[in-house]
Formats: sequence, structure tokens, C-alpha cells
Amino acid sequence: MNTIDAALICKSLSDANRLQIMQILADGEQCACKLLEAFHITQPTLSYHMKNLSECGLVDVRKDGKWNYYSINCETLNAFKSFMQSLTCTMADGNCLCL
Amino acid sequence: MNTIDAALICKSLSDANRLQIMQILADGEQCACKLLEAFHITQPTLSYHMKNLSECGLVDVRKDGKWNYYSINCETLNAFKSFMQSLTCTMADGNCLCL
DNA sequence: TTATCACATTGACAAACATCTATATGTATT
DNA sequence: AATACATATAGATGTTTGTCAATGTGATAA
Repeated sequence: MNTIDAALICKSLSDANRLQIMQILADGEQCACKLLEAFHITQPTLSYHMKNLSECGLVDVRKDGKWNYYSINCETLNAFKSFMQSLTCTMADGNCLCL
Repeated sequence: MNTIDAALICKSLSDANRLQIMQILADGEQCACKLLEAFHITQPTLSYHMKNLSECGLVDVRKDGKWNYYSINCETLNAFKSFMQSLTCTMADGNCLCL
């Protein structure tokens, strides 16, 4: 994953609602209607956020009849996590308790 | 680190210039004037970005005479990296090759 | 003290963003 | 076929963002 793609992922995760959606999806696939219950936003706003998360590749959609089931796209998330892990903090003395 | 704080960090890292600044600082402390050379932006714009990164705690500033030396704040970055690592991707069958 | 250099601040502006209401689309039920 | 439900789209709106030119501030050098 390059810098520009990572910045796009960050932009998607920069909204607290979207980040919390990711946390919910970390526990497994969820229906849009269930996600909506967890937030004080309207249905179109949730739809907007889910489109945002889908378009940058962070979540996948599975359509079943009237319902949309969302889940985390492991590949994208793992690529992003690797990118972030590669950001180390080098101290002047070369020592740092990096995770 | 809570969800709102992590979203703020993401917002700061959502600009490609700022994310690239973090990559440069990952190699060690750098002077603002050196950072400016790496980008096609004006000095006020760099100042704006560094203030943004400083205010959310991602970078520290060390002032020496006329010069500002920036470095990554390990504590904040590590807290953010831990937050992201806690975002796992659980598949329907419970299996996922998470990093 | 005057000039120069590094950086910060201000004000302006276009673009992007998050949100809503209203409405459309597509699926399931009666 | 008509209704109800889940989700998407369109349009409007106030807010935030990234950028610049112009100017201010504070430290060093001449």
C-alpha cells in the first residue's frame, strides 16, 4: 500500500461514526438496519458512510433480498495496518520502545 | 486511546502531505526547512500542516534559535497503532488471516 | 541598529464533507 | 396489483479543509 492509498483509508476512518462502524464490524458481519440502530443518524447518512467505506475497500457488501450485510475487507485492513506499523519512531539516540 | 481520539489521529493522517511528513520523520528528527524542500507547498502551508500534526500529539517540536526541529511522538503513534491493531476482521466462519 | 532569515498568523477562497428532507428503486408480502 | 420495507439517490445547506499571498514575530548576523 502506498502513501496516497493509506491517506485515503485514513480519510475514511477520520469520521468517528465510520470508525465505530468498523469496530462493530470487527465482531462480524452486520446488517445495515442493525448498524443504523447504533447511531443517531438518518438512513441516508448511514448509506453515505457505508458507500464511503465500501469505495475505499475497507468493507464488503453482501446483498440478500432487501438487506445489505457489511463486513470488513481483511485484505485492505491488513494492508493498512501493515503500512501503519511501518511508521516507526526513531529517537535521536536511535532507541525507541516501538510496538 | 478511544474511538474519538483515534478518529482525530486519522483525520490528521488523512492528508497525503502530512502522512508523507510522518514517513520522513520516521527516519528521525527533521528541520522544518528541510521538510519544506520535500514538498511543492508554500511555507505557510507547511506551517499549517505541522501545527495540525503537533496539536493532535503526533509530532513534537524542539525549537533551536530560528529553527524548528520536528520528531514523531512515540507515545501517541504507538497508542494509535495499538488501536488499529485491535481492529480485527472476523469472518463468518470465525477464521481470518489477521496480521 | 538595521537587515536577514525561519517560522507563525491572518484573511480569502474554492473544494470537499456530513447531514438532512424528499424522493426513487428494488424486493418481499398480501 | 397494491402495499410495505430496506436501501439508494438527489438536492440543499452549513461547516471544515487545504492552499495561497501578504504580513507579523522573533532570533541571528552584519
